Amino acid sequence: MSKKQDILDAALRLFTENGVRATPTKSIATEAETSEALIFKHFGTKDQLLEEIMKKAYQAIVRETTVRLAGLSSKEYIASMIELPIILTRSNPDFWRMQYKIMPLNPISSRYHENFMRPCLLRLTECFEDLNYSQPELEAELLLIYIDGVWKYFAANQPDAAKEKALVELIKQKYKL
Amino acid sequence: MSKKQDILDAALRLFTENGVRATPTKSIATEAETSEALIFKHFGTKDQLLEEIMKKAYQAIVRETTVRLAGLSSKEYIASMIELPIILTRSNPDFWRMQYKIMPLNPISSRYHENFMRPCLLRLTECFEDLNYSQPELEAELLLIYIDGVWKYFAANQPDAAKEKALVELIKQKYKL
DNA sequence: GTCTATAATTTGATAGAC
DNA sequence: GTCTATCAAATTATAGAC
Repeated sequence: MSKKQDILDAALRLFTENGVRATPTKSIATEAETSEALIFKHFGTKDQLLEEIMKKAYQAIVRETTVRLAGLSSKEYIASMIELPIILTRSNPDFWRMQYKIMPLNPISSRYHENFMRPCLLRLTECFEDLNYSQPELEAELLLIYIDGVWKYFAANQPDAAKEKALVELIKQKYKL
Repeated sequence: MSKKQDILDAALRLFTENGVRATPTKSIATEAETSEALIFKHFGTKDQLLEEIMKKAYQAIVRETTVRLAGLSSKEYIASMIELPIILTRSNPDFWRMQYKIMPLNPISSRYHENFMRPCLLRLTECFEDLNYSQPELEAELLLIYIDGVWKYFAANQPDAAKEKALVELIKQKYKL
C-alpha cells in the first residue's frame, strides 16, 4: 500500500505546483519513485487519481465538520462558519493549497467543493432570517463569498496563527459576534 | 490587423473555457478561422499571446481606474474600491471571467493582477489609519480579500445589475459608508 | 504489486511558398 | 500577412514479464 500512497502524495505536491493538466504522469512517477505504469494500474486515469485525492480529503472534511456544526444556535453557526477556513486549512494545509489553485478550472475539484458548500448557504440564510437581518438570502451569499475569499487567502499565503486569528476576529466583529 | 484580433478573441474564449495549458494552439487557429502558423508569426509563443491579452486589458483597466480613484477622501476611496469589481467586470466581463479562472495557476496572469493591486493595499491602509480604525493594516488586507472574493463572484457568475448593486451596498453598509 | 518497453496521439513550433 | 506541410518532443496509456 506504500507505493499507492506515495503516488497520491506526489500527485498532490505536483498538482499544487503546476495544476493537473500541466503535470505529466511521468513526473508523478519520478516524484513518487515508482514507474508510470503503476499509476494507471492503481488509478486507471490521471483524472481518477485526482478523484481519489478529492474523495479521501472531503471524507475527512465532512467527518470534522458535521460534529463541529451540529446543534448550534444561529449566532454560533455563523461564528463557526467564519472559523471554518482556519480549522480546515490548519488540519490539511497541503490539500487546500492545491484545491484553491485548481478549483476554478477543474470540474472534479469544483464539483466536490460545491457539493460540500451547498447546504451551508441554506443554513446560513435561515440563521440570518432568525436574527432578523433585512436581506437574509443576500447576507448568506455575501458571507459565503467572504468565507471563500479568506479560505483562499489562508490556503495560498499560510499566514501564522496569530494573523489568522486576528483576521477571523475582525470578520466576527463586523457581524457583532 | 483583423486576423491578429481574431486570434486574440479566440484565445480569450478558449482560455476561459479550458485554461491556457489545456488549450492547443490548433484549437485557437480553428476558432479564429486561420492557420496555426499565423499565431506563432504574430505572437511568437502561446505564452506571449497571453501576455499580449493581459497587456492590452490592464492598460485599459489602468486608464479607467486612475481617473476614478484620483483625489478622493479616505471614505470615498474605500467606497470606490468596493465598487471596483462592479465597474471593471461590467466594462470587460469576458476578460475577467478568464482572468479569475486562470489566475491561481498562471504566473503571467497573477503577475499582472498583483502589480495592479499592490498600490491599493498601501492606500487603503492609509485610509483606515485616517479613519482611526484600531488595526488599519489588517483592515486593509481584509477588505482586499473581500473585494477579491466579490470580484471573482461577479466574474464567474455574472449576476444581474440589481443583485450586483445590492451586494455592493451591503458591503458598504458594513463599513458605514 | 511492480517494472521495462513501447504504441498511439497530441502538441508547440518551424520551413518555405505565395 | 497568410497558408500548407511537416518535424521533434512530450504525453497518456497499454502489453507483457517478473
